[in-house]
Amino acid sequence: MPKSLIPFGKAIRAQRLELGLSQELLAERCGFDRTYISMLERGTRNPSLLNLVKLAKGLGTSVSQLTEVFDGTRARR
Amino acid sequence: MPKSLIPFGKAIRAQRLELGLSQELLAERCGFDRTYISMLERGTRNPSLLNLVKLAKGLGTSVSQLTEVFDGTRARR
DNA sequence: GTGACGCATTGTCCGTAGACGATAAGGCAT
DNA sequence: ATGCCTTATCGTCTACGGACAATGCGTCAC
Repeated sequence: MPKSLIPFGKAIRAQRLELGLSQELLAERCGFDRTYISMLERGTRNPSLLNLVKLAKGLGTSVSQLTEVFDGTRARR
Repeated sequence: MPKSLIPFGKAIRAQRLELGLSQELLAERCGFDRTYISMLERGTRNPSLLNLVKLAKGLGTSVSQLTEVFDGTRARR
């Protein structure tokens, strides 16, 4: 569980709180389980591309904006 | 195997060809198997976020640029 | 012809993504 | 104190991601 996912999770949480949503509400907006959102925000899950799309939609943003956290970040070698 | 992955695969292929790389070369630059690149370009695989990071690195681009294909695209409902 | 490329495609394998249920614990009211 | 809301965390289960070896096909060059 590489820690590169942790700043990503924090970004998700920040976006969610900015919308005033609970994890559960966000989960149903995305079609996810609430525990899955919890894991994403803590960086313990490595989501698939299609789930990133759903997540971005649920957060009212774009995939490329969600993944901005990784730009300039060297991939794990 | 939703077809939303197909334009994404085409974008990968376009990026790879622009660099003059073979699937095999790109694969080893990313630490992937060659068949995996083949599947990605044909849209038959749904890559994880961490693999997107590796892929972007191998293609010399950013994750958010790779995922631009999905921007403005309504997620599957 | 027989090589060497590049790519597609299949099948098998293992690990994990992701759904779901349950439990626990925090805060914040009343 | 008793609720309710939110989150974390655990265990189990199935489905799929991703590695790897193998096969086939087309296209070049020799």
